[in-house]
Amino acid sequence: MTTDETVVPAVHRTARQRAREQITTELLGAARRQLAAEGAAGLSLRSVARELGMVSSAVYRYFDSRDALLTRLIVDAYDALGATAEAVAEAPESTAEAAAEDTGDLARWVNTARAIRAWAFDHPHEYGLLYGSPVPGYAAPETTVASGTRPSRALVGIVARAAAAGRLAPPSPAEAPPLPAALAAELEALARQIGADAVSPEVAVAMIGAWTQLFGLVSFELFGQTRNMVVGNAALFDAAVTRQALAIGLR
Amino acid sequence: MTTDETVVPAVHRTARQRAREQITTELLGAARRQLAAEGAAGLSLRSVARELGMVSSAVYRYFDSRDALLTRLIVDAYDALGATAEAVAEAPESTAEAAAEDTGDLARWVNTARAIRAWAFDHPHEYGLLYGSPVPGYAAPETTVASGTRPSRALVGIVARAAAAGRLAPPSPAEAPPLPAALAAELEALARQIGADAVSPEVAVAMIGAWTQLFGLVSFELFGQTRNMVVGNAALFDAAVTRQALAIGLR
DNA sequence: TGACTGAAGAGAGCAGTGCTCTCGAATTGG
DNA sequence: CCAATTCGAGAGCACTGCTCTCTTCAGTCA
Repeated sequence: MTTDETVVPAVHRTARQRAREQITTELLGAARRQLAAEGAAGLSLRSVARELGMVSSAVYRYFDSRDALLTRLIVDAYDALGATAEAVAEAPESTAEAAAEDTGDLARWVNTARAIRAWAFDHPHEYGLLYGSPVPGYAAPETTVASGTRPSRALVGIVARAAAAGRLAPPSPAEAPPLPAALAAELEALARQIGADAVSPEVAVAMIGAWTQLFGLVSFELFGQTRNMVVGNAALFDAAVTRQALAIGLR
Repeated sequence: MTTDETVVPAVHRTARQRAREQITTELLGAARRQLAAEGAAGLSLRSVARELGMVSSAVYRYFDSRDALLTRLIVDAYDALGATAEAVAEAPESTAEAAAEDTGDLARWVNTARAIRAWAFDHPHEYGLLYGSPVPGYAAPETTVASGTRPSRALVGIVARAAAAGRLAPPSPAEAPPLPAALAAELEALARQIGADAVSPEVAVAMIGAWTQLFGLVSFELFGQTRNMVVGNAALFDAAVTRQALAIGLR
């Protein structure tokens, strides 16, 4: 960013600061609209400037470059999707809708998956920015990583809590070959690192499988890879996701 | 294309035709190199023209637009990946390497998955073009669909042949809820349509799951979604892919 | 062989892009 | 009230995709 966007304490903000915030918001809004309408390739700094009646060079007072703007949009999108996922994944059991719905771990997972898919369909270009092919400069380092892992962390959290509470069903009769020792150790370390100690390597593999399949399926549906197939088929999605969740041991 | 590239019978081609073919090839080669080096966004018609010592407008004699060039690259990439996958998926059992290797259906699937992953790692930008977020104009209609489904068809073929030969293991004790009737019917119709009559809806769901998980995992590995995780971990990939293949019933 | 047709390349030019720089005007904090 | 900072405007650079015109030359047909 051009100036570091430190959060100003509270009340006393100068008119300039308030103007800057508002214009930043308007720029982001216009950019987001163009992104939604034309996709990332069609997003031009000049045209968002034009939309706000300002000249292109003025935008550089707010964003260092087009890439910086795009990166900001990416972070925001990650947060939006993350918040959506978290809302479902971590919904307390006492929610109104929860009264009627099943609130088991399995239902939590499936509902979260559905929410992610729904968000993706509502924001296809943004989803593409997040989980499609990355373009060079974007979303480089630390900034995005915290937001970028949010959606996935929501999913992992479901499993981690279920595992910690001993609510995970034992794996089905071991038909799969055992994991290589090195991989098992790696996964165990990883689980500990993210504070999911109760997640065994076997469960981790199943979870990673479910995770990648979820986003793989959504991407295929969205990017037209399933054109000749059952497209946008919610029932298929549910079936596939449910089967993966069962394989993790969620019930 | 500017002129329809009908395959000239054989021998008698005029010098002009030969020149056109060669220049087309050189253009594609240069474009492919730039794509590999800088990614799709960095591929410019003018710079490939420059590389061949011609002026930008001359390139339009060979490709209608930048999008047409890119579409051609996409089709070629699909074919390259498809050929790679087919070579492994349909390798006769009598191959030299097959003597030492396992040639069961399971091994076939896993090896094909490995080949796809390896190709993706060798051609990251091309893979991104194929399975990343699509950009508006590209790869629109019929042209790509035949090539575009090749990699996936190689995988499906393994299952279809195994199913037809009755070599599929029965599903594990039914812990998953039965498929909705409508979905089952749809999948059955789909299977018949692609000439895989022996593939039951349950197997189809497992296969679609394995398929989407495969590409989801590769995409995550390639696009950096797994940065903080076990990155480029072949053992993890193998484990996940094997488990999915087992769920299909491959042995 | 010679003339006509069509293809290929060169070059100029247009509209658009991201980005830089400079120069006034306005707002701020001392 | 004044100096310092911030902001917007404008011109300009290098680049892009694409179109148009003009010239040259290979292929074909009489």
